[in-house]
Amino acid sequence: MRAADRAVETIQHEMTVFARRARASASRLHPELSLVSYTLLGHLEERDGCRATDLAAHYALDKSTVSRQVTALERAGLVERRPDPADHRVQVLHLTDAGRSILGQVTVSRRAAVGERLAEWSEEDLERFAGYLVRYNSWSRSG
Amino acid sequence: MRAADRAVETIQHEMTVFARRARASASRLHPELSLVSYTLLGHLEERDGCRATDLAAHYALDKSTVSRQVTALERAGLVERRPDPADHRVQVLHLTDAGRSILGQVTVSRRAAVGERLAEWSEEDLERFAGYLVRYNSWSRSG
DNA sequence: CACGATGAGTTGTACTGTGCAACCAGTAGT
DNA sequence: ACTACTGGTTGCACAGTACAACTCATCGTG
Repeated sequence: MRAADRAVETIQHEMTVFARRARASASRLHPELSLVSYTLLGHLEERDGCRATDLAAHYALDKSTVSRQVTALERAGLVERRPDPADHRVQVLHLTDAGRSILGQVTVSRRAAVGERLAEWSEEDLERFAGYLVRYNSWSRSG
Repeated sequence: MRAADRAVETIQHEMTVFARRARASASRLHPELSLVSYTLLGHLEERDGCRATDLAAHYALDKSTVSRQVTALERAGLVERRPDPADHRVQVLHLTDAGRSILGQVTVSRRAAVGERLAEWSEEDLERFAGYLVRYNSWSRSG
């Protein structure tokens, strides 16, 4: 398992480089929406509403952190909390129209930036890369 | 460019998920060495010494941030600054033995964690994934 | 050679994101 | 009803970060 070991090393190193750069590029690209806010909004859109606890679990964040982020997003008018009739402890988080709108803009500009970076890639490579990333990240969900 | 577009979307999303989890797992895995410290030490080992400015550029960090990180690492005895005889503004950063040692330990534990996550992957997939990551991250260096 | 421009690094300051612990409120099991 | 659990908030402390202003060394040009 020599070559595989080297590959594992490279993967963790490159993932880390990426992580280091992600925030910087986010604040360059969309100073109005921090990386973490963008991520949370994106999750809300994708799932069409979810609980703060789910966000915390999915992104390995403390519930207090999510609570504060959500508070900020709500103050900014980007999300709204709806009480869950089935469980009065729970607030289901939903994007507002404003939230959906700003998320859309940011997504477009991000897609442009990422797309530029990936412009020379073949469709096959793109899909394979995407597949690998999903597979890597889904590990903690499956086991 | 429909499928490719979706792939780009997935790539940026999954990269972001990863970035969000990286710090959390780092502090779980090696509380004695923060993710950023680990990354910087790794870079020093790889390059066998470099300037603070290079670190800042490579990781998209402000030079003041790097300066403070390096100060902390030096206080901890993990790196040393060597004056550059050719340019007296420059300090070349080098790992100390202690730095190399702790980096080695952390690398082992990280490799174990990442390796566990990648255990089921074929060698071919690992290498292809690693290659994609390198290709993705090297974009800013080439263009 | 002197002077202005540039580059490496440090320090002051302020802010964001984060986790932990303590807490409150609602739910579920016995 | 009592207890255990779960979703969420708040108090607190701290790490990482950026920006701006600074010092000191280097390099080019008149």
